[in-house]
Order: sequence, then structure tokens, then C-alpha cells
Amino acid sequence: MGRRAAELVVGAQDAAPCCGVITTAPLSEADAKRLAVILGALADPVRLRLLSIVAAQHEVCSCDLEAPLAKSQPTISHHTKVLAEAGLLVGEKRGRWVWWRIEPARLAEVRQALGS
Amino acid sequence: MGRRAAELVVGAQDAAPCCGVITTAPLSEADAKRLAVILGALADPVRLRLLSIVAAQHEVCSCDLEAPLAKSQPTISHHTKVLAEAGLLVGEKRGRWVWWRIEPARLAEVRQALGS
DNA sequence: ACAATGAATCGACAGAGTTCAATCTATCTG
DNA sequence: CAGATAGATTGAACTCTGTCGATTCATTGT
Repeated sequence: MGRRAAELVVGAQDAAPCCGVITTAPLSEADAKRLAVILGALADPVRLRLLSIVAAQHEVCSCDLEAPLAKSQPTISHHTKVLAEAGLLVGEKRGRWVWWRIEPARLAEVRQALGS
Repeated sequence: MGRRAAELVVGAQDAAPCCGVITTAPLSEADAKRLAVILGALADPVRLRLLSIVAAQHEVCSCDLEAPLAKSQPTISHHTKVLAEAGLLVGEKRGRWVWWRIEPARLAEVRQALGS
């Protein structure tokens, strides 16, 4: 490996299309479950604020989230993991740091699933 | 009271404007908490399917939800209550039955909170 | 190689959420 | 009024989730 900082995308998802529109036709159990996981990732005050902080700054280091969210390092790590697994956040490891950014397409999918 | 079936709206909410847009600026703790409650109401496979069934039929009786969702009567009652308290569902009691319908404005609020 | 540092993982614990049987309440029908 | 029925409430069992201290892993700089 070179000395150059590796650019490694963390938490990249298949980005499954995910689910139908709930106001159009009855959801299948599988679609409902998939959508519920994503909405579950959003349904937490700390994660919502985390997302909003990242969105406001375009890109944020994990280390810069502990203070504004007033949570411990393991807790921040847990929340970023949940959001990344839901495809809402993408992390890029640069050296010792992980930089996070929003995945706008995923958020758009959720909005669409919630009725065009 | 007359013999006529009372038309009583169940679970009507203040319909608080609820929250800012998460992709615009950091959310306050209060806004994050409010939005998390609504998203939490959505973050369940049974409730998502319940919503989609109601939306597809415009209006549905509680009694007609047990079979398609394969849940007990108390469980259905619990879920409709959660959704009504979140302002996503509105119930109208007519005689022995409660008829539920979607509150599209609330769903629109959630979509807006999730980005433009 | 070694010390320092940012992040992930593990283990434990408290609090919240889902589910259903049993029960209670309200309403309709005979 | 009595019986039947739709829905709400209660209580208990079980699972899931958020949180953090301690630890481990990965990377950087000396």
C-alpha cells in the first residue's frame, strides 16, 4: 500500500430500490419490513440531529459529532453504523478519520415511499 | 343524544407543524424528538401495511384489519392508536365501528421534513 | 518498533416496544 | 332489559434498542 491515505468507502449499500409507495397499494410484508428498517434508522432524535449536522456541512468527521450530540464515542459509532446500514449515510475513511456525508438518493426514496 | 349514530372523531391531533427540514440546518433537540416520534410510528412493518391498506381503500373499519394483518384485536387497536396519536390516521366512530382514514397532510409534513 | 489517536467492537444494563389473553366499555338488536 | 358485538384497556412475557465503560483494531508520526 502506498503512503497516501486510503480512500475507502464505508457502509456502502446495495442501495436496494426499496419498497412501494404506501399510499398507492397495500405493501407486501417484505417491502414493509425493508421500509420499516430504514424508517427505524430515522426514528431517533440523536440520529436525526446527526443527519442534519452532516447535511448542513456536506461532510463531517466522526470525531466532530461527539460534542454537538453530547454522546460518547461508542454511541456515535453505533448511530453512524445504523444510518450507514440503512443507506442514509456514506462514510469514507481517510487515515485515522472517517468522513460522513448524506446519501440524498436514499432520502428521496424514503420520501417517495411515503407517498409521491 | 339522538338515535342517530354519533360522528365522533377519534385521535384528532393539534397537528403541530412539526419540525424543520433535516437537510437544511441542524435540528433542535425538540424538533428532532417530535419528528422521531412520528417516524417511530411509521417504523413498524405492521403499521406500514395498515396504513397502506387504509390508503388503498380510503376508509377502513378496525374489524377489517385483523385478517389481512394477521394480528389480534388488541394489537390492531394498539397500532391504530399509535398512528392516530402521531396524526397519521384519523378515526371516526360510527355506532360500534371505528372507521379509519389517512391524514395526507401529516404524511406530506414528514416528506417535507425529510428534505425539500 | 513504539507511542499516540480515531474508530469499531464487546458486554452489560435500563428503558421502550410488540404481542396477546383476559377484561371492561359502549352500542346495537331482539 | 338481556345478549351479542366492536373496540379499548390492562397486565404480563418477550424482544429490541440506546447508552457507555473497557477493550481492541487501524493508522499515523517519531
